[in-house]
Amino acid sequence: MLRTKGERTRHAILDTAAALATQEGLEPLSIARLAEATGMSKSGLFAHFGSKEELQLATVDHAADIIVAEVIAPARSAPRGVARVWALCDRMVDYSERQVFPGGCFFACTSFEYNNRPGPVRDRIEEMMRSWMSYLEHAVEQAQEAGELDPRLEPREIAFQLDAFAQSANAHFQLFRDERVFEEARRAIRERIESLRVARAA
Amino acid sequence: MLRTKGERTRHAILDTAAALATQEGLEPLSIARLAEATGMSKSGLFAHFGSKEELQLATVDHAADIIVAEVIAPARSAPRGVARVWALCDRMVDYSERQVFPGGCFFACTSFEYNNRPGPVRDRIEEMMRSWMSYLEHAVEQAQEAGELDPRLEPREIAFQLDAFAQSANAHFQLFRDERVFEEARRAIRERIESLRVARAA
DNA sequence: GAGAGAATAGAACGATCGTGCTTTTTTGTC
DNA sequence: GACAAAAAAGCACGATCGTTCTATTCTCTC
Repeated sequence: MLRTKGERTRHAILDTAAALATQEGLEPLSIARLAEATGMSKSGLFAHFGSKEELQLATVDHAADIIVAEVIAPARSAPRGVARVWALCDRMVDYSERQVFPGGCFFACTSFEYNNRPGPVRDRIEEMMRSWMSYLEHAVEQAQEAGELDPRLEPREIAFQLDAFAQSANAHFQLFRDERVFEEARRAIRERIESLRVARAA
Repeated sequence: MLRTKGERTRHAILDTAAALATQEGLEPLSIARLAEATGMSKSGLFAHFGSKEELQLATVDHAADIIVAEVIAPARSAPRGVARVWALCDRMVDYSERQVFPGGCFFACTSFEYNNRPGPVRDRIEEMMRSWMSYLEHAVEQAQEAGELDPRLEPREIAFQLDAFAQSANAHFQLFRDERVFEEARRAIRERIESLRVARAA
């Protein structure tokens, strides 16, 4: 894939844009700044997208692809049930810890940035976050159906709590630069899952 | 207090600045935009601060004062121990839910914005977040010392988990506009505290 | 209520923003 | 290797940015 020069350049631009967006913000990231970071001219870069908003949308989509590859896809290969719930959360923490994006989780950054900025960019970010949450919720539901997790609690609330630990690890590390939070978040997630586990039928 | 005209104007500017910063961001909030929102001239407003950075620092301090008044001070009047831990968390969720700032928690917004933007503004934000976390941690410690909470767990980790629920409620509401998260966060916090409670000595 | 000083407004600056237009360079196909 | 098409660069635009300087208006004190 990425056969033509244009496609390769576009891909490289979006890699840089997504990385810089987590450090400097997606909105304040100027065309000139991005051109400098990629070694291109302003107008040469601009021609790939036609407007700043299109660039932003493409950047959001590109970041979503990266997260799918780094978090969702690996967890999908774990067996349904508790194992997959754990894999999703662990992968999410990993993705923060490995600094796939230098400024932490792309959607944590940008969702705060666009919370009160209506428009297609915000819509795209919300949609991605929504699908992440519902995927996690669905995994919890499957674990309940498999008889591994207590079915009396709402899967939505369990997903909320597990996600909260992973998101907080990301936020705390970015602010305090203390790597302990990753293991603390993993432990919190593990213990929360264990507290919901149903005694195995032998 | 606020005896002189200048002090009153400055206070009003900072109220508006803190509110707008949670919606539009602290960095992209321009002097002209803030002047328009307060009905002043650019230069008239600017003269109160001398530089944009000073305005930003004053805005952060002002927001901190508001949070102390809205969250910390009320919780301080709760008795030491579990009651105060609960009061702190409940107040924090409340402060998000009541939309003391229209864009949600001021420090949640700005910490993401300044995570990778070194300088005095970032330092001030980090300091405020750090003191919030250590205040919560200290409250947990007191509850352990009073024999109300299991002393075997690190107060730091308990504070991390409780804060995670409150912060996530804020983030989810701002993104999804679903008011259920506030009660879900309160329930998660309550149940986590209960799970750590030590059987009372009669 | 007059007069000093604080508070606010007006106008202008150089820099940077997103974007359009034109030209040059590069790429991929016969 | 020529040639059409694609990609990149150069340049200029109007708007907005933070900031400065000067002029005007308002506030508070005696």
